[in-house]
Amino acid sequence: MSNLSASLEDYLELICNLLETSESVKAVELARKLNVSRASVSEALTKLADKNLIVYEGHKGITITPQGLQKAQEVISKHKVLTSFFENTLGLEKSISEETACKVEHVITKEVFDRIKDFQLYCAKNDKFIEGFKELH
Amino acid sequence: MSNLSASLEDYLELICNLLETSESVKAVELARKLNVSRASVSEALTKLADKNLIVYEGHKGITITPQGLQKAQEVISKHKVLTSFFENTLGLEKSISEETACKVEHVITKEVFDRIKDFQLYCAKNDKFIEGFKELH
DNA sequence: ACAAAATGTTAGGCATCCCTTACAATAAAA
DNA sequence: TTTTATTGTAAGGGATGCCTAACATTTTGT
Repeated sequence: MSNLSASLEDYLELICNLLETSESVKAVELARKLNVSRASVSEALTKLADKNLIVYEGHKGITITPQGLQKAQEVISKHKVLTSFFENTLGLEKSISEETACKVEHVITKEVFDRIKDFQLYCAKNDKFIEGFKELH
Repeated sequence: MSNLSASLEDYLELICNLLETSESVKAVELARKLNVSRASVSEALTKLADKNLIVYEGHKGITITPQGLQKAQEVISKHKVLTSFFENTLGLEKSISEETACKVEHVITKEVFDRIKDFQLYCAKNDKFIEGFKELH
């Protein structure tokens, strides 16, 4: 399993998120949400299909494979924890927290991610500490 | 001022760090430390010189301009704060903290950086909180 | 001074990721 | 069903960042 580029991780993450609410995902939808051309989406989907992370059959829509789902969930999990860290712990704006998480999620290892997750839990149990920090802003 | 790519930021950061201890920096040194070819370094230095961040005169070595210094210091500052956060707050290994900081420093804005810095300060003043967290590992 | 070693540059390639334009296939509406 | 709108694909290009190989320059050692 070659590692995915940040870009392909983004595609996979979005596909997985969209599949939660709708039956099938269309390539144009990805183009719109990621602000890239349909052509770029087509390329990216071909690559993801080559790696057996999705099944892509043109107009029929996109399906995620078990391996794809696993990989996607890893990324999504990183995304959620990081967003929560930036927003709830550091007290940054939601949109900024989202944006930052989007970028950071591609550059940290599982070990670092796990530590941040633990830290989040620890902070949640000690809310006075975080309250004190937020008051400074 | 066009923004620098992560790669060019790394070059500039390293140049600035090396200039602290030695009079002049040679391109080969950069190649060794960054694990890239001399050719790649040559390209990168040309780009940094085009942007007036360094003065580059081949064998004579590399000099940093005031603008280059400012930019370099921003990056170095991010690097230090992030490394400290991963190491001292999250309690991760030094080498892992370094590696992670190297990647994260290129993807966070000044606003996020400032907040992390504040958080670091706040944590330093409340060392029992961090002690408690580190005991979990 | 001159050969050898170190250092720097150029040229040509490869991979990634994005673009636009033009064309093809499918789905929806009249 | 036939037109129209939507969606997908292919071809060709640009930018970045890396490589190797070959060549040029500078420095060093004898």
